[in-house]
Amino acid sequence: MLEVKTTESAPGIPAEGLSIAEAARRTGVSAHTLRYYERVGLVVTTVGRTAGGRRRYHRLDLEWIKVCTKLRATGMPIRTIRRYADLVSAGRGNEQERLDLLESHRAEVRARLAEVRRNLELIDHKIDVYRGRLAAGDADRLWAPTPDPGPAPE
Amino acid sequence: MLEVKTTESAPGIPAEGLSIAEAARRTGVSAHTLRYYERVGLVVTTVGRTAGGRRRYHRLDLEWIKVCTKLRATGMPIRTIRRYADLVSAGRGNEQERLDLLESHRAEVRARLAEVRRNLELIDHKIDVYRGRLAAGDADRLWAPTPDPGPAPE
DNA sequence: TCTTGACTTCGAGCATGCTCTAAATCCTAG
DNA sequence: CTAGGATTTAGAGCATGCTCGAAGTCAAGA
Repeated sequence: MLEVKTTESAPGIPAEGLSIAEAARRTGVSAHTLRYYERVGLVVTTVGRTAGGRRRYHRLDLEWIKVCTKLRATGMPIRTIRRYADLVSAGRGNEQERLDLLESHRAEVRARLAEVRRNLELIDHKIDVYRGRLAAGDADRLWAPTPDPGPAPE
Repeated sequence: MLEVKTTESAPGIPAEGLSIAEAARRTGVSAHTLRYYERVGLVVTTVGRTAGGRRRYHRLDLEWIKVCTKLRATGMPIRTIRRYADLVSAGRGNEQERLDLLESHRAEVRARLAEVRRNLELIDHKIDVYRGRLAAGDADRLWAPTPDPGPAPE
């Protein structure tokens, strides 16, 4: 007991690394997309290769890819992630730029969130109206063009 | 005073309707996109035409287009808006379907919002870390691959 | 009337982000 | 050793949502 598995470097990652299929499973992106991310310069780590040329993913590779997917999930375009990746691989000296990039993205995301929330209110309102009118049984009048300057129908 | 402008039907909409350029300005979508929306079946109202074939937008047209832009702004795909538009133009009898569509979309939007918020936390964290390290002057160690099972670098 | 400039339709083109195919190679179980 | 599945590359293809171009029509002022 209390034995240290020397063949593993992390939660189940063997020392020789993971196949692309395993990496895909663990990161939640397809193998196709993993290769694509690498091709377009998103991957800042140097993914290892077997003698035969197959990719071998290690902990840092997976970590970085997860960062990418989170950035993507907040809507950061590939091109911007690449810029960030370029800054990161350029190494020390551009930390302010990285920070600027992240802060500017955060501002955009927050703005988008706010906008979506605002527009969601319309949907909430329409749902309320439909529910109310369905319950009241007079759903017929919904969006049947009304005379003129009157209030818009729902 | 207190004169009623009989040539206008709403906040500045003349009785003969607005040109596509004006409609574009007021709805915030380009004239190209207005035509596109019409082409793909998003527009439930029948936009009027002049004798010469030019579109004339009236209040309800603009209202509906604004509804479309709000649905788009929450990420509803064109195809779904079209389905909604079809339900609306089909008239009475499908209110439950419209409600279902809206509720299902709302659920998706809420889920997306939650996910974005979650992923935004990573960005917040990275920003904090960069700020802290920049302030501390040891920014050099950011994302320089660390030995091994240790904590991921930022 | 003539000249602009706005508008029309139809269809092509474009940006984004994957997603898939083909043909070759690798690797592992039997 | 061999069969068969996984992986490789380069490049094509696809879905979405616009966006633009061409060629022709319309309309309003000089």
